[in-house]
Amino acid sequence: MRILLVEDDRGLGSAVRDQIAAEGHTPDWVETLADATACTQTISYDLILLDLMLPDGRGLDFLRGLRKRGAATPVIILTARDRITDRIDGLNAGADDYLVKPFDLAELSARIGAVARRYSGNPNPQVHLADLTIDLAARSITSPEGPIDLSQREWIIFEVLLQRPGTIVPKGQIEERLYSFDAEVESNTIEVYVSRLRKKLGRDVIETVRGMGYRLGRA
Amino acid sequence: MRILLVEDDRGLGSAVRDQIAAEGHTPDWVETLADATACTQTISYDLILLDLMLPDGRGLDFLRGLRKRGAATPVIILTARDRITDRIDGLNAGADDYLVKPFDLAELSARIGAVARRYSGNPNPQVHLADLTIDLAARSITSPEGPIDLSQREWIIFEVLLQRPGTIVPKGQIEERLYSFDAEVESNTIEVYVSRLRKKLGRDVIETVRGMGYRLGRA
DNA sequence: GCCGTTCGTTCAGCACAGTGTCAGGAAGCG
DNA sequence: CGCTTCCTGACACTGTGCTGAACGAACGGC
Repeated sequence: MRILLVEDDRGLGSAVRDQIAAEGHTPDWVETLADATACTQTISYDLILLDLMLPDGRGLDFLRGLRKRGAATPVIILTARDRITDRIDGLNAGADDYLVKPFDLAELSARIGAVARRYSGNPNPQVHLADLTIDLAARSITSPEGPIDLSQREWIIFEVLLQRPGTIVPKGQIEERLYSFDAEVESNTIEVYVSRLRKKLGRDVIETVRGMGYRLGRA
Repeated sequence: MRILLVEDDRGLGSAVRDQIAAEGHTPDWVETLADATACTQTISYDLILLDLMLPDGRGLDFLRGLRKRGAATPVIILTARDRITDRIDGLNAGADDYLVKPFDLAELSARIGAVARRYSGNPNPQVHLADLTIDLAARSITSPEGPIDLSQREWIIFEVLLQRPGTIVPKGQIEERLYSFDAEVESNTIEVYVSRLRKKLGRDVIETVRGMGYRLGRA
């Protein structure tokens, strides 16, 4: 996989780059948003690792620009522990995942592996579920009645479930993905989203397992 | 994942246990090294969270014993901020990681998630029992007639029995697991659940051993 | 700038599966 | 046969989850 690493800390940058290379992927390491923009305009990446604190601008703007131009490249955000709002904003801006600095290199490998698995091989991996056709990379879903649009959060939830179809996914794990690890107040946000997802995707695509979580189309 | 929590502080213990459960894992919480030893001898855990200051001995000795017996179970040490040497000794004794008390539950989730991800590559282990196929991770049971759904409590009881198939499990142990210690109301709840389980799983999957407890399908 | 739209979130009321209790009956054991 | 232990159907209660509505914030078009 071709991976773009945007990170201005020399020590961390080189460590991550080496790790990526050791995993058999191809890293491009840049230290500024300007360089990152240049790279993304000429090369198509399979994954972008994006630090949010950079010398020449806010990483979030870069991410938004990327998404606005229609790029579906998976983006993993690298962020400091105390910048919680950044993380949430990141997810809103279209990030796929995040890593809290300082992170374990093993952790990084795991996330990269997850992305690799998700988009493995073919350029347009398609998944079929019930009567839906899902294109992970393009984030598009097609039903017999036509295409279905999901909002940012809706997609995240759907994707979490999609990673382990047939398995019960506890609410806690979904929250974790939506809001990072920080303690959450009692809220039924997830239920609301599931409700909306069901309305869009079909009543029986997502199954409730009372007291445990949700499950996607039983294998 | 099955996780053993060794912690004698009631407040912290219950908080951690609840957090683990919310993540969809299965916690066993004990307060002494004696209990911990007993647990590890009968059950195979995916992760152990170990407090080092315990009433009946040093946690480090427990850890060393574990490693000496060849157990490769990942161990995360819980330690107070000022006991730095403990941490170092812990890592030397074979711990995989440590958490400094007081720690954030979010932090804990992250570490557990890291371990979980390490295990998640391989397909879910499946257990066969009579004509049932059980997927622990997915919490799903399949019979020749189709999938079987269990409620929260039903699953807990089934899981307890499943830990030691062929062995007699006393009612007390099941109660303990259902109601975390504070149990002991004269009630036939467990009998009711066993009855329900039998109705769902098949009449002769769970065997009654009069006066002692229950036993799962003798092999 | 202003307005319409979309999205995320909270709230409140409703529905119902899950839980526990009980009582009458069955089954094991001396 | 009598006593204990266990089974199981019925029932009431409760908490969990569902969903329509409403509101603020962010965004985009004009």
